[in-house]
Amino acid sequence: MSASTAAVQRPAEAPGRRSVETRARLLAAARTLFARDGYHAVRPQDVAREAGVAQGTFYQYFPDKLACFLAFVETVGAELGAATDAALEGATSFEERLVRSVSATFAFARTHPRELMTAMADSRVLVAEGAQTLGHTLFDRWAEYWADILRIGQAEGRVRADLDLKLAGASVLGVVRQSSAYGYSHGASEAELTEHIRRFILAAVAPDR
Amino acid sequence: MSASTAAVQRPAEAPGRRSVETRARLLAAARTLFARDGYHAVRPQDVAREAGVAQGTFYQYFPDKLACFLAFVETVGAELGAATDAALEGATSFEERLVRSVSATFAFARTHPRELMTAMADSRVLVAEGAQTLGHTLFDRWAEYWADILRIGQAEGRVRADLDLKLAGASVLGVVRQSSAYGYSHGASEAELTEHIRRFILAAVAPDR
Amino acid sequence: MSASTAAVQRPAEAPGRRSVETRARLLAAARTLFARDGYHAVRPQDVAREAGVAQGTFYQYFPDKLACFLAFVETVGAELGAATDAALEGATSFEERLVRSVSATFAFARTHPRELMTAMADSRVLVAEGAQTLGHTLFDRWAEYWADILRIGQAEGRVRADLDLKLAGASVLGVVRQSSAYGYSHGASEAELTEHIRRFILAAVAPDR
Amino acid sequence: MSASTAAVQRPAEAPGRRSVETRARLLAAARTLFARDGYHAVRPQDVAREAGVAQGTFYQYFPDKLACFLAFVETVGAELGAATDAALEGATSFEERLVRSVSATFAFARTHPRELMTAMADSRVLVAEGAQTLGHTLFDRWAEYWADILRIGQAEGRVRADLDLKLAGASVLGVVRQSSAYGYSHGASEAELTEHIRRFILAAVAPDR
DNA sequence: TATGAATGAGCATTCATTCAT
DNA sequence: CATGAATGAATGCTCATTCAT
Repeated sequence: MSASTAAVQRPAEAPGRRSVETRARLLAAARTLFARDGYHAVRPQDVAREAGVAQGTFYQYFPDKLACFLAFVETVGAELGAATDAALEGATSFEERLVRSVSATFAFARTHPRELMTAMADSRVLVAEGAQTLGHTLFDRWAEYWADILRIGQAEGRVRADLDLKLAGASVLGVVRQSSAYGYSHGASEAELTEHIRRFILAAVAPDR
Repeated sequence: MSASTAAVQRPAEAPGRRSVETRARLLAAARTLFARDGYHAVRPQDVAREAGVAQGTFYQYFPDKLACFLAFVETVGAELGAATDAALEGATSFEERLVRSVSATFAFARTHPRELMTAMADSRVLVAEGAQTLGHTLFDRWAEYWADILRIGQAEGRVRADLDLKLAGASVLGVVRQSSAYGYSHGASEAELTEHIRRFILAAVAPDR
Repeated sequence: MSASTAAVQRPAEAPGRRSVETRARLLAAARTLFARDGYHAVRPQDVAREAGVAQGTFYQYFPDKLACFLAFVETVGAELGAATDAALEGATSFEERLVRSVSATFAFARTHPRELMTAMADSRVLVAEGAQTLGHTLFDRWAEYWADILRIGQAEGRVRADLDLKLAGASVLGVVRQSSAYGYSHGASEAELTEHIRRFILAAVAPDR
Repeated sequence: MSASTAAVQRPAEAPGRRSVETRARLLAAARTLFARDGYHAVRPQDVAREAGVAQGTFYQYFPDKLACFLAFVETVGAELGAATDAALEGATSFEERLVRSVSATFAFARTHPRELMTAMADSRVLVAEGAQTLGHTLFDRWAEYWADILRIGQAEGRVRADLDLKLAGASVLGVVRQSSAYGYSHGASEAELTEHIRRFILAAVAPDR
């Protein structure tokens, strides 16, 4: 009898109105804490408290701590992707796309300090803990992004035709990542870094002569 | 001990010179285990057992687990350095030095699978745990190494004069690191990788025209 | 954890109001065990088992072993205070108050063998371990108690006017404590002890002539 | 063959000349450390280092840590006894002996800060650990000392004839101990304390009228 | 769906003591 | 007699996870 009552047509109420918000709060909390303290220094309990919910609630939204961390990585990856994609709008040359992508990355790193680093560094560690799933995906996706940019450049004749786009995409990512890490910790300015990367990459992929 | 008592000054025990051998056994064990399982999955106890000594003995040679890990990182760094330095002997051109260094790195990675990755990836994580000291030193040292090679190339006129050597050293490291990571996990051969890197770097740093 | 991470601020967890009962069980267990075996011979684990809860539960109610011991000391102190205060009700003279207080102390010691001794003796030891807070408070409070009794006696003209009440309070405590310790271990009866103390103190503090 | 050589008559050499000195060094080290840090915070190893000998040597002079601590207590007790006995030389009245004994005790406490406290407080704790042997001996001996002084006072007619000397000895000890502890931690001067104790005890044991 | 008390295997570390040299 | 490396049982404490309400 109550079954029929339960079925009374409510406007379908999207999966737990409250739920959605709670999950968002948990994820935001996870982001704050993982970025600040790193994977191992954060307990599900801490995330719950930061989100203003009880310990048990955490497990209603994530099967375990690792899943929560992976969701954090996913979020960061998606945001970075959106930021760099947005940066490309209206760019008309390979060089412009290159410079804008690098700038967008720097902007993201400036706005979300440590998030990128944590998401990238710690996901490596977790491979050992059974997280093959998402493991290097962040890098792969990012390398792919650069490969795409190079592909367009190739079509425009700014990138040599025989370049292995996937490997080159990874190489560009490597340059951006490592030189900015180096630059930051040794006090180089964003402008210097961007200029360095621009010339370095442009030359590396340019068609002969 | 309760944190409060931690401050009681205990004059550092002289590091037991006698059994250089035990220390070596411990370090070798640590190397095996850290490389295979990662920092957090290895317990001091495991290192001791692997080395064939008692648990307490571990603490006669390392003040704590972190110190042991850092010693492992140091060892790997030193060996890699020795291997790449050795590779340069008798090389006569910038290109040769470049190719040989990359090959030596690949050879090292082949012989010591996972050691390099673990030493580099986990040392990042540990910064959060109070290991500022040695933290990124491995990268810095390695970037320095590439900067040196570029410096010689500059003298030979194979590297453009206005290149920022330190940033470029980091960039080369980034290319080597990231494209080999990508290459390995996507099944590229060492020869392909080496060739890709050779052309990529050579072009990136070449003097204009 | 490595001492270095200890500083990471973890907002104090609200002390789990709900199970006042569990805390009581833990405290009762602690009392039994500390009194019987002394601070160092009791492990948090033992307290938990005696209370019928898991090891981890102990740490939901006390931040560490020392805090639990201090709570035990506090409890014993409060109970002794209540017992001696109660003994004074209806007493009409200094002498009566003196005798009743001594008797109440003996009664407490008889009913709670070793608790008083442990609380007093071990709290000394713990000062070295960072427990300055509650350290000698038990003695101070008790000396204060005696000072109060002497003060009333002074008002009644049974205690000489120029007596330093605080020092004298401590002295009375010393007499009670030491002579009862001596008496017990050498087989004196409570009656003998009480009588000895009565005369000794009465004479010590009496106005001249 | 070498046996006969070994037997060559050396002048009997009193039990290890070196020994005696090493034992003294260990004991002095133990004294310093136990007094400063307390029984549980001192490791045999620490004593050995402080004494300038190897860890193993410690066990050539003491069967275990407890024995070493007990030897420390014994030493302190003996020295205090010697100091107070010496203070009595040439004293001609009960009052003089009382005052001099108290002063000597204070002097000792001043010269050897914390030794007395540690020896007394920690020996209590150790009873639980199987040290019934020496346990309260320090107190008993000291109470005895005061009983002796009272006995002479009795012969001189300055102490009432029906006083139980042993209990009274303990009582005096209690007064001295507790009021000086109180006095010290509340900033009373030695002179004040001595004067307080003098009057308090004199009155307590005086013959009626 | 939310709660938060309860759990207990697990961890890094210590330290009194032994023993081969 | 002296050494100091080696020992390993024991300790205080943590934290990811569960579950009755």
